[in-house]
Amino acid sequence: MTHVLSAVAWPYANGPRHIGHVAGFGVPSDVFSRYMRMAGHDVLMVSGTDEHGTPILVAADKEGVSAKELADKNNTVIVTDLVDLGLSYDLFTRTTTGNHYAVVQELFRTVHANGYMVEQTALAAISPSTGRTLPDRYIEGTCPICQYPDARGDQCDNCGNQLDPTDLINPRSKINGETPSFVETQHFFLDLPALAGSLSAWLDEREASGTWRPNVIKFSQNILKEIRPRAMTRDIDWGIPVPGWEDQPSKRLYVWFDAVIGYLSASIEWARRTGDPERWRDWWNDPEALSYYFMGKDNIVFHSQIWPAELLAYDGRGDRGGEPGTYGVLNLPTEVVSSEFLTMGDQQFSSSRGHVLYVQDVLARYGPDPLRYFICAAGPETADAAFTWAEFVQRNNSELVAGWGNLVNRTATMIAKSFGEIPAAGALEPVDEAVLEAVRAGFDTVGDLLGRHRQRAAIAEAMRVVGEVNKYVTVTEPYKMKDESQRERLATVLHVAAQCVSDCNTLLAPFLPHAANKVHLVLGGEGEFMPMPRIEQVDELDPDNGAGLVSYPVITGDYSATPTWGTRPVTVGATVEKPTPVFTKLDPSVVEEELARVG
RNA sequence: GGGGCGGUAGCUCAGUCGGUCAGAGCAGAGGACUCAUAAUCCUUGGGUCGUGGGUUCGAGCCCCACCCGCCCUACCA
Repeated sequence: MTHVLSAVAWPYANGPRHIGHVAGFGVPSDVFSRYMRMAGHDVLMVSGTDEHGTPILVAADKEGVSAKELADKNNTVIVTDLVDLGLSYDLFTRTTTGNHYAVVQELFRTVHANGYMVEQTALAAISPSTGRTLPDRYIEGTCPICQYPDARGDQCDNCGNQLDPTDLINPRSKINGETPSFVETQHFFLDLPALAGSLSAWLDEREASGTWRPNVIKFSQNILKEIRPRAMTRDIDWGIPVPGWEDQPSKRLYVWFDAVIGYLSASIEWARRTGDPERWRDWWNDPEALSYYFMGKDNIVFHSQIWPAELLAYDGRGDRGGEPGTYGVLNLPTEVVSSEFLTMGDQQFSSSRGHVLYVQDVLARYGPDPLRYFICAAGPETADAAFTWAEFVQRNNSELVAGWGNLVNRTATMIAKSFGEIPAAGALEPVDEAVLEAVRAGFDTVGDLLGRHRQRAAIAEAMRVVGEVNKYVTVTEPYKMKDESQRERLATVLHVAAQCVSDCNTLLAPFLPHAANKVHLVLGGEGEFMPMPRIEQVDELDPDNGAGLVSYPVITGDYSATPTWGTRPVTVGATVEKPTPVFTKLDPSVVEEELARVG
């Protein structure tokens, strides 16, 4: 047994999640975590909502509410989205807790004490009316190259050139139109060049492991070439106060010295809530522990460079040396598991243009497992992938319904009609032995693929095994055994079929946990087969040190009853009734309906 | 501009170290069967593996150039 940290990207609390988000970090991390638990590992899966930063502040201003109020609202929405998908977090919390503030500040102090946080003056665009930092993308003006009047501060959408906000002619704030002032401002910079050597060594070692996706490791190494110090503070009043700068409330920590630390702070919060506040160390201090970080590709730089740099700086493992703080030497990521992007049709999702599919809407209409299935089977694992309703319906109908669902249904129906319970098997014939062996072999092949984050191949392999069992039922023809003399053979075949369905259900459980629970009941099982997450309203642990939370909803769960990865004998005598279908066939007309809905 | 990824059967995609690698699923065609949500099972796939060169006894798989598409380019998270 190994301690395995599943560190899942923190969704930004600026609105509900669309299916591209959960395809990138949500479903893959859950499938992996569920499998690793089944394989006997001690998994800690953590995440939360990322609630600081300019975009939330701007959106809150626009809605006439405080940033905290907006964050509260969106936190609740996102928590609901994720729990409804069945994502089995041990703790899904948020960045506005007192615990998180304290952990972030501890990291800052130690990184600073170790010499990796240096003060520098930077030229920043400030909104004169609010005093807040105006990020480059919130500044518009005329492009100095092509004269396009609505160029953004970071890039001109017309000619594609990269710009600096100070280059713009007649710059203006995208938020309120005022002219930004470019002022000298003091900030703390993370001295990434002093950590580059250690980062490079770590990446080389990781590359040698051969486990990272090629594009992720190559991209990570490439961006190391142009590494330079990065500001870790901002002129903004919505964020975590900067230790040492308590007298400057308009300076706060940058979101990326905030959100990524959530992996650690959430682990600590989880431990505190279990009553064993030091328990998180099993995942962070033990060099044998493994950690997997799940995200979309736009986050690679933060997880393969900034976060490990922060950890190395905290540990005192950069060029300037240093000593770890109270948390001890912290583990760097074992693997950065980055997905590509899910597109809708041939375009990227865009909430602002209405080209979007929200998780809650898809779940309300089709339930969680058809969406989980699509993401696992056709998601953006190593390349951008397109979501289309036609493919969604086709995969649901021909693979989930006609393939797996039908196998469950035909098996259970025959057992119900002939015996009403799972019959005991007589002597096994070669055909019986063969199918049982084919299914058992699936635990090795599917498990190996899952351990290597090859979920598309893994679920395809599981479905191939399902096909073997459908073939078995067709070839043995139990539905023709109506004579009393064939009674024992019928019992044997149906017993074997039930055993195979049970094992296939286990194989598919990491992908389709909701369906797994239904199939478990169909075969006469009791209770919950795959444990499910729940929302729990918890009290703020450190009311004096956060953003003013009193209580908040978290996702958590007890996954200790997770079934083990492998075959388990079906219970002879368990009652089997004629089942209601596990999956719902979709009429092809939903394709038209959904396309009309999007417009 | 720089960097990365991809272009394989109508559609979606597999192809790890170059030598049964020209494949799978879906769609289509034919057949079998009826337990099952008309589901299942069997048979059926000659596509210049983006284009043009090159290396090699031999290349989707290596090298070069080019065409097309997508992504990243770091103070939006």
